[in-house]
Amino acid sequence: MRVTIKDVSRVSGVSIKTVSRVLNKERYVGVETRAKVEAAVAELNFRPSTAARSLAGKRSFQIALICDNPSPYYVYEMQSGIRDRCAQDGVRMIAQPYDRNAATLLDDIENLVDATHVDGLILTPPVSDHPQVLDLLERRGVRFVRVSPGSAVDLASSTFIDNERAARVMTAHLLELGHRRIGFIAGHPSYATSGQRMRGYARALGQEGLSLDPILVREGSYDFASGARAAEALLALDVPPTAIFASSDDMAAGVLTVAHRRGLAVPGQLSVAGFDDAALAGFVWPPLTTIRQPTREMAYQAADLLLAPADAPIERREVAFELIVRESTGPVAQG
Amino acid sequence: MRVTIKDVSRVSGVSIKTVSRVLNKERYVGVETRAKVEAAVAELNFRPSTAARSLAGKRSFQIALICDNPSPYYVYEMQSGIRDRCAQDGVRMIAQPYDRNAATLLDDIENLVDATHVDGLILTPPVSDHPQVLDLLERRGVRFVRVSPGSAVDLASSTFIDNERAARVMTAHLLELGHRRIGFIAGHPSYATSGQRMRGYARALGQEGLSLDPILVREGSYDFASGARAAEALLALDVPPTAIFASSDDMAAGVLTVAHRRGLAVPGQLSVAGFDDAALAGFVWPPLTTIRQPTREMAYQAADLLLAPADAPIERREVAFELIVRESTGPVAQG
DNA sequence: TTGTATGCGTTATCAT
DNA sequence: ATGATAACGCATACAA
Repeated sequence: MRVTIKDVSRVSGVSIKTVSRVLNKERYVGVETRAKVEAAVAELNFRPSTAARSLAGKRSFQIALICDNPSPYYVYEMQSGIRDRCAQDGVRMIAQPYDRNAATLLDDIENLVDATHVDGLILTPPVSDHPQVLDLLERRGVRFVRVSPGSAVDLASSTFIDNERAARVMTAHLLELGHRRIGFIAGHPSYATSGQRMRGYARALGQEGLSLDPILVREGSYDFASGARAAEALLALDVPPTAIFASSDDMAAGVLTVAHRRGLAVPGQLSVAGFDDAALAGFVWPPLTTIRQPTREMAYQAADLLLAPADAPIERREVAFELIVRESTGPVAQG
Repeated sequence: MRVTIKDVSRVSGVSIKTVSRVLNKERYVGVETRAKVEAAVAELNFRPSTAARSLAGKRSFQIALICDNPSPYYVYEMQSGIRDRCAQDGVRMIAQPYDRNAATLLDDIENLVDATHVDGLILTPPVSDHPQVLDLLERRGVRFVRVSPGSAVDLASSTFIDNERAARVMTAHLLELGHRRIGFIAGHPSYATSGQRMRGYARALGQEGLSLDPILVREGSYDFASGARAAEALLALDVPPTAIFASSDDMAAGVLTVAHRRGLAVPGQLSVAGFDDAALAGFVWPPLTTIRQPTREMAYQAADLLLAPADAPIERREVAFELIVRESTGPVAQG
């Protein structure tokens, strides 16, 4: 049979309530009493039932991650970071299935909240900016933390990198190498990060006195195929760009593939830059120059904010990015 | 406040128990009664509390995935397949953190089982062959399904592909192209699939009257770095192989990178074959010839077996693999 | 600092 | 086919 708090109470010779106190690390427990209880817990191998705890108490010891991203690496890093933090508090993570094309998103989330009594949610783009989801959670008084929010940033705590500055740094790097026609592949507009990165690109150009040429800017959707399509279009221009800055690594991989099929040497005839440095770090060939986005760290901090005391103030926590320069962004080719 | 079964009972005018019957799709409920209850459920937007259900009943409507794999793509596909199946039954998935290096695996799993009362577990390699874990679950009477088990395959239901035959098919393909010195990079021995794939390689050689040359076989660990290391060693041989069969895609990517750094044309001077076709499908350049392992389908079937009626017999469900031939495995170079 | 009684929302048992 | 009532294992309010 199952070991219950009652058994611990009996073995240790104290009341159920006192055992509960020890489990929840409440104050006002005698040192001796605590020791007795802990001994009994260890002896019986007692593990409190999450179901009973969440039914009786205010906490469920579960949080949920709402994450639908085209990149498995992103998802993996998000989960890893969150779990690292949750493990410290004995909290579990529910990986909620979410199909970005599903019309049932709102219903799914409401169902999740009601059914599991999760202590909180972590939202990643593009859900972190979904007005109706935010509204729903606010109305229901459910705690949540947003990753990379783009609007209403003071609604709840969040973690992020400075996407605009990162894109500016990357673009400036390309400009410094002598590039003047730099193609840019944006993400889907529903991702706030897409606009942020595009603005960084535009500002870096402006600082060099260059104006943004709309023909050099394409819309992708952060995945391989859209990056390849955009590259095809850019490289087919009468005056093609000498460098392409894809605002995600998967799209950059698409660019590389297309460049190769067209017989272009990289970086000899085309410089390629990416953004994220997860999917392709280490093993795409040739290596990309990228902005490294510390996804795992953002996730860890998001969980940290979510697990903070209920009265903790709303906090925006910025994480540092890094420019990783590899051989693929060489100077402009001679002649 | 929270909507409870009591509210539904009041609004629909039937007893709590009858509402429960409708929710659980039990028999012996009048058509009219059922309709009334369903109307009330919809009107009140009632969602039963998972916590209360698992406390009172025998089911928790939650299952857990124990998966620690070096490849984010594998993890992603596993989760996706499982969630697709679980969604049909309104069951949730807990993604249990598991560090393959952790000494606490057994304790973690026991804790998970006790704390959450999960209805079952899905185990992926190498945990699917972990003797103590299997023993623990058996002892505790916890239901579980194994993915790609290597031993004691009748212990519980499982899903798998015929790894040995797949490796044989791949190797035969290379032999047919004229290759006679084919390097092989195995996975870590703790993965049963590693031995299975190696045996397939050896058998294919045998069928051509070739004996396995131990110097051409290296041990990796299914990740990029180990594949690169093994390739370095193989290509540094006095008589290097003309083809390398890496038994995972990540290792194959390592091989490709090393080949490139050494100035080898692929497939001109070296043919490269992989296994899995998840991480690299579509975007590694040059494309690999691989065995496509339908991870998502294996996951879906695993969940299907786990959610089957309690009295369902133990079942081994095989899923088909596919040989994907791309340009990278060309014939042996002339001269 | 410790103990007692009550209730969380559902399923299970046993009635009718 | 439907209903009343006792669990389930824990936290909470309130006492002592």
